[in-house]
Amino acid sequence: MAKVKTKTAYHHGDLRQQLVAATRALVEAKGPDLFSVSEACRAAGVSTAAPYKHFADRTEMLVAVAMEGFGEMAEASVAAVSKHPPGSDEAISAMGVVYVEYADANPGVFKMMFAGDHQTDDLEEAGHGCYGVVLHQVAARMGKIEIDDAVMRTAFPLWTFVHGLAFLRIDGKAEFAKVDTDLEDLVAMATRQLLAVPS
Amino acid sequence: MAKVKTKTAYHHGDLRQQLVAATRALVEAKGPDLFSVSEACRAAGVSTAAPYKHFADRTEMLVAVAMEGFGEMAEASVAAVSKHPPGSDEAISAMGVVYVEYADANPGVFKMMFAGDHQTDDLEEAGHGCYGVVLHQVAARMGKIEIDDAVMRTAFPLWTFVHGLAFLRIDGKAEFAKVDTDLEDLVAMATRQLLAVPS
DNA sequence: CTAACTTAGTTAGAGAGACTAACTTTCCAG
DNA sequence: CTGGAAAGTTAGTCTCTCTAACTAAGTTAG
Repeated sequence: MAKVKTKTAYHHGDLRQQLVAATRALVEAKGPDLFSVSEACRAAGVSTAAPYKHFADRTEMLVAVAMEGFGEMAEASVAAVSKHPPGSDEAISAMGVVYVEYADANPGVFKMMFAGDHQTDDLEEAGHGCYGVVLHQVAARMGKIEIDDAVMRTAFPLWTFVHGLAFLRIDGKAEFAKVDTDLEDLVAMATRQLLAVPS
Repeated sequence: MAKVKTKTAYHHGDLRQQLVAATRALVEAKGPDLFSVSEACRAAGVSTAAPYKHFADRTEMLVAVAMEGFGEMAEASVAAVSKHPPGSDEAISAMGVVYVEYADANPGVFKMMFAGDHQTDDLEEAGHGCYGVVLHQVAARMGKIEIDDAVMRTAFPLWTFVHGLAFLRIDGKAEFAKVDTDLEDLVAMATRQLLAVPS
């Protein structure tokens, strides 16, 4: 019988996935830089050399977590968009809210996703996929099928805004700025303003 | 003679400052997480135990660099503002440009400044000082002296925007989004839109 | 069913880094 | 000139990443 290609459990369980889960838990618990391979091994109950049968190095473990993150965020974005008319302000706002809420709920993973260090082609592609959802909605709003330069120029400030908001909140700067505005209101307002045609 | 409290050079030169400089250079060269105390020591030509006479630990060395950063950014902001009428769109935009340009020129330091890990009271205060310049300008624009809630609510989206822009550029996501708009134009546009009174 | 191969784990250890303890040198005050 | 504090040093501990060499378990061919 041909191997099912996905997760075949050889000796123990699916160690790779267990390690990714342990890594993720640690990254959330203590931040990406304080994560250690050794500790993930202890959590998974294997020797410290075991991960190297599944990952080239420490970085690759973190990348695996970031990949998971992009998958989840893309999924959540699609779900959020589907509740509103394509290309509507509501659809676009909803994606922004998802973005920030994802960061709030998974600060460690979110930071990894955009860390800039350890960039992989896979990671870049996953990011591309995620941003694609946004570009698609903005194009729809502009009555276009193709994603051209105008779409890019319109979408980018939106991304910029929610990205900044996500980071400021993660790093505790939002409270510091004493802004208690409701997240949805804030994003909706910024979306409307940034999408406004310059007068 | 009473000690001058600032930098008295005992044995060798002012090792503390030399270490901060070495740390900064390394942080810029290889990123904050890959920075090592040992390497800073080699750069400064001292033993690996020497830093611990000046800093409690590795983190404190990084914090010192971040403090420098806040000082420089505050200074640059003030300089930029002074070229325009107080509270004008130009003054506010100019600060945004300074923010992003500082991040471009000092990505490692910038990341440290907002890392969220190793937060100190000193660091928070320095950040406060920096943001104060912005709040002051926004208050002026709104014809106010006091920095009240309305000022905060107006200023925060601006910060959010430039913060996001800074991070996206640092992490190479701006090119990825294929946006080649001139930085000043982009910031000026966003400033105008985000300052617009919601209709 | 078993021999040969592959996969996934093990232990042991090298090399680097953070930090500590105990010692030494230098500077300064009285 | 002498005692004490400041600022270095060496040596050593502990932890971490990653490698090498070995072993056990599962897979496949004959």
